[in-house]
Amino acid sequence: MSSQRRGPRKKLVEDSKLCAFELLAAVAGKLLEESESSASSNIAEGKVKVGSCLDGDEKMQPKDDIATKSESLDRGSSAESAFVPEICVQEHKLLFKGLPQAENDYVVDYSSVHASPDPFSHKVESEPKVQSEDEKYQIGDLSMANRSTVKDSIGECVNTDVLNNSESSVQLPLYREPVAGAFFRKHWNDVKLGIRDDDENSFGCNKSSTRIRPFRPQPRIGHRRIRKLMTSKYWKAAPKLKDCELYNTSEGMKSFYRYRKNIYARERSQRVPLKKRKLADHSFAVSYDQDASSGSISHLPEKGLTGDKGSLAMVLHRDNGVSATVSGHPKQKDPHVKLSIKSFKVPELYIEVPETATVGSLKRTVMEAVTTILGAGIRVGVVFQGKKVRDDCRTLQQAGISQWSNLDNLGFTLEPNFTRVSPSMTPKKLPALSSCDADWTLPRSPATSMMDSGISNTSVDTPVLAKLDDVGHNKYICSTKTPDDALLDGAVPDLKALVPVPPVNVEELAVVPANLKPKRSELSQRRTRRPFSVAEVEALVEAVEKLGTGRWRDVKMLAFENADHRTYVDLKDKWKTLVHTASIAPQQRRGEPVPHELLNRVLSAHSYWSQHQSKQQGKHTAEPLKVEDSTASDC
DNA sequence: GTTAGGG
DNA sequence: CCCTAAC
Repeated sequence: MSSQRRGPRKKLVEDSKLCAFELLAAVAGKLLEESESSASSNIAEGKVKVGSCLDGDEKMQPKDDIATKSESLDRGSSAESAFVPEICVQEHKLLFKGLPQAENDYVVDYSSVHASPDPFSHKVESEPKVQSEDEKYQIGDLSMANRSTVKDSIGECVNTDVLNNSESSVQLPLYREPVAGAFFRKHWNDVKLGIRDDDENSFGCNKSSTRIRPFRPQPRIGHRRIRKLMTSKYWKAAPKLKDCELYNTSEGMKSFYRYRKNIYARERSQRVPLKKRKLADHSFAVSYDQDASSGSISHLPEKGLTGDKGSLAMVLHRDNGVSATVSGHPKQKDPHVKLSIKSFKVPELYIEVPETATVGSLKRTVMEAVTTILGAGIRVGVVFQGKKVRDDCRTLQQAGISQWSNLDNLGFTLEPNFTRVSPSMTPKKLPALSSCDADWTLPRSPATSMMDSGISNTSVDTPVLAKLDDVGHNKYICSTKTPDDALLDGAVPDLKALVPVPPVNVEELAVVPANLKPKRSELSQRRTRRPFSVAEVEALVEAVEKLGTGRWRDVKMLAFENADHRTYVDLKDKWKTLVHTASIAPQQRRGEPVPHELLNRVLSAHSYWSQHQSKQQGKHTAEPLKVEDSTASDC
C-alpha cells in the first residue's frame, strides 16, 4: 500500500532483459557504419529483405471482431475474415516446427515481426482470457521454435517461407530480414513472453550470452533496468503521428519523441513541440519524427525505401520491389487476389552515441527506439489507388480490389496504434468498438495493452503474462481500436471487444498510458504525468466523500488499491487540484474537463469535511458525507 | 510511514 | 508531481 509510491519510483523496475542486445548492437553498429559511409543502409535500400508474412493479413481480425466480421467473409477475400490469435499460433507452430532451435542467439521470427499479422496477433493478449497458461507457454515455445538463424544479423537474408494458408486467399511470401526482424522478435520475446537476458551489467559489458527462454516469473534482483518506451503515451504524445518515421533530429526537427540519455538520466518530451527538459547528457539521441499528416500515405520511392524518411510503410508496388499479382480464373466464382510483398520497410533508426558509450547502452538505445515504435502497437492500413480504404467490412471486391484492378495501386501501411479506452469512459460508456471502418489494428502486446489501459504498473521485471491474470479480473480492456476509430465508428457496442469485468476500482480504467514505468534511476526523474481520468476522479470523489480529506492512505486503499501508479499523495494532490478546479471558472480549467457534477461533489465534500474536521477528530468519528444530488451551484 | 502544504 | 516538514 504505502509502497505504492516507493515501489514505482524507488525500486528499480527491473527491465525485461533485452535478449537482443547483441543483435541490436550489431544492427546499431551497422547503422552507424552505414550512416557514416553515407551509404544507404541495406535495409533502406531494400537489399535486405524484410520479412513480411501477410498471410491472412486482412483476415487478421481481433477476436472480438469475428462475429461481426464473419458475415462479411467473402470466400474470395478472406481478407475480411476474422482472425483468431490462437489460430495464428497454431499456424506458426506448424510453419516453423522443425526449425532448429539450437542457435538461439540471433534467432528471429521474422514473420512475427513486420507485417506479419500472426505474430503481432500474439499480442492480442489484450484479451487475457483468451489464453490459458498453457497457451502462453506455447507461444513461448513458439518463439523458440519459430525462428530462423541470423548469423550476424546484417545483410543476411534468410530463407523465404511461403505461407500458404488454406484459409486465406491471400498468399504472401514470407521474407525474412535479419535486422529488423531481430529487433522485433527480440522485443516480443522480452515483452510478451517475459523473456529477457540477465545481463545485469549491460551498461558496460557486452554479454555474449543471450538467451531466449519461455517466460517465467523472475525474482527482481538488481537486474539492470531498462526503460520501456513502448508506451502508448508516446504515441499519444503525437496523436497525429502517422506512419512511423524515424530520423535524426539533431537538426532540431520537431520530434514526436526524443530522448537522450546518459546511463542514469534521460530526457523526454511528450509533446510534439519538443518540451525542453533538463538533460543530463547529450550523448545519446534517438529521435523519431513523425509526419503529422494522419491520413497521408507514405509512398516508397521507386527503388529504395529510403527516400521516404524511412516511413514505416510497406507498399505494394512492382516498381519498388514489391509486387502484387492477381490470380484466379476469371470464370472462377471466387477469384482470389494474390498479393506478394517482396519487401517491407522498417523504419530507419538513426542513433547517435558517443564513442565512449558502452555497447550495452547502445543496445538499449536501439532497443528503446524500436520498442517505442512498436510499443503502442501497430495497425495496418490499406491504401488503394491513393486512397485509404477504411471500411474494413467491405470486401476486396467492393473496394475495387480485384484481380482485374491494378494492384500496383494497392498499398499497405503500418501505423501507430492508439488503442486505448478513452479516459473519460466509464465502463458503461465504453466506446463502441465496431469492427468496421477502421484500419485493422494490430493488437499490442499484453504488456502494452495493460499499460495503456492503465491497468497495470507491471514493471518490466514483472512477468508480463503473469500479470494478465491480474488484469483479467476487473478491468475492461480495449481490444483493438484506435481512439479515432472509435469515434468514427460511432457508438456501436461490441462487447466482444472488451473483457467485461466487475467495474471495481474504476480508477484503473484510467487509460493514461501506464507504460512500463519509465525507470527512474537514482537521479530519480520525474514521473510521467498521468492525468486523472474522469473515472478516477469519480472514484476519488466518492472515496473522499466517504472518508474525508485527511485519510489519503485510506482513500488510496479504498478506491485505488490496484492503481499502483496512484499514491495517496497523488490522490491528495489531485483532490487539492480538484478543489481548486471546482472553484475557478470553467473557462480557466485545463485538461480533460471534469463533469460539473463531480466538481460539485468535490466542493460539497470539501466543505463538508472542512467542517467536520475529519482529520483531527479521528478516523471514525466523522460521518461520511452523504452523497446527494450534486449541488446546484455551478462552480 | 502518513499527512499537510508549498513549490 | 516533487519535496519537506512534522507527526
